Amino acid sequence: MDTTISNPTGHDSREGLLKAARELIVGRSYSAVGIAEICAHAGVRKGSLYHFFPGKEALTLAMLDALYADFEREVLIPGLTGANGLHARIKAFVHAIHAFEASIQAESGQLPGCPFGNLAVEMGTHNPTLRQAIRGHLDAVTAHFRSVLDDAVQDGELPPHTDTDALAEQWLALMEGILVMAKTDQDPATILRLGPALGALLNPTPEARHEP
Amino acid sequence: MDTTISNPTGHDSREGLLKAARELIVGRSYSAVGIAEICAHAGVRKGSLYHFFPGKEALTLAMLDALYADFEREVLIPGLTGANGLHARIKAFVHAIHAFEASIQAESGQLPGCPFGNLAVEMGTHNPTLRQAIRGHLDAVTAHFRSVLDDAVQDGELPPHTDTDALAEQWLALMEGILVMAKTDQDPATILRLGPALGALLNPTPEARHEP
DNA sequence: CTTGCACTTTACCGACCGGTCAACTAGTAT
DNA sequence: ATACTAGTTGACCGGTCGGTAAAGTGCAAG
Repeated sequence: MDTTISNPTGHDSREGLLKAARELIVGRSYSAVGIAEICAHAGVRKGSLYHFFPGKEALTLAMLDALYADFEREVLIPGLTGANGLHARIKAFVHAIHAFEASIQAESGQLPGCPFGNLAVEMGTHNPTLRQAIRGHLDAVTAHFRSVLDDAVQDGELPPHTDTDALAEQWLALMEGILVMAKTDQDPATILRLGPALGALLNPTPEARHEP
Repeated sequence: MDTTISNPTGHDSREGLLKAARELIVGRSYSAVGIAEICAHAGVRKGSLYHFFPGKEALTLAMLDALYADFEREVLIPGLTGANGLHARIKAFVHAIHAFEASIQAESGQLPGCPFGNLAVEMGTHNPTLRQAIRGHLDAVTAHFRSVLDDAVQDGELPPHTDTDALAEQWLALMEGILVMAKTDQDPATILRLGPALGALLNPTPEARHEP
């Protein structure tokens, strides 16, 4: 009857593999983590992995889907919609990202940066499948950003002619860059120090008097 | 007598290895390129590599030093000091980066993003030596940014109380993020589209009236 | 001519990579 | 009881990884 709970012998292995892949790949990188290590960490033999997934790439793809879903539910939505007012939301979001990174660092010893950006950088030039999947997740993040910006336009916090599409894309780029720097420093404080720059991107350009 | 030209049988191999390592690692990634491939591309046998370098990591370190020197001379300095006026310099710099990335894409088929940021992301969590070397190069870039911003303060283009240290760091983060996005898109146009955000970071904050 | 040295060459190492396979186990339905 | 099947297991594959070692090459100084 119930479809989600019954695991006679069941899909424990599948979920364990996804969890292990997430912890290991997010904590290090795609190519630094092998199939054998993922299986060992999940307490599963290698053959079982290939029963549930065609291979390492497919496992990673599924892991990224689940990771994005969790990230959206636990960080993106609470961080971006919990507070009232644009600047309060920015502040809350930055702190949510900071907490996310710091917690992973606390339990794995490594500050990972953005898992999606990391994979995009690592595999972007030689694995189109992975690259495009990640591009999709990043687009979803951008959509959340734009939604927050559109709300702010609606509430009069931003001028009505604001190009929220462009601003959301700039936010994503800056956020990715902040996480690259935080990872390079291995220091979550970098996120708090650079986070306010998200707000600075919203400031109006005083004039545009250089060459026409 | 002359120390730089004479290569009886000489250091051709060493320079060839550095060049091959640069082209291959920048075009793909550290772990995606093997010693064997670097040697083959340089037309050198594997043993010779280990005569000049203790190993892959040391070769990569030396390659990054040379790469940064070239980048500073060919992109950073001309891009940041060629024009007059802050906004013209930003524009010139963005175009210089765009040209740099587009040219690599033209000859290797791949838009690489920032070679330093890429390595920092790939190795940041499990190779402290590489990570700190890269951190040094990125600091050098930040110093160039701050110099440009200090010039602008001197010329009255920015308010005298401007925190050029913080702004330079934000510029670097945004630039890294822009290059992550460009790499994810594999499209140099992303650089031109997002580049103007560097200028937006300079705009004055109208007021600061949220919670004290 | 001989020695020494910088450099090259080749063969080789153990470890690990992602992936395959056939045999096996256990729960389910008939 | 039997047959089916989802899931598991462990042995195994060829290939590649970074790195090593020893022999060989050619040049230059003594």
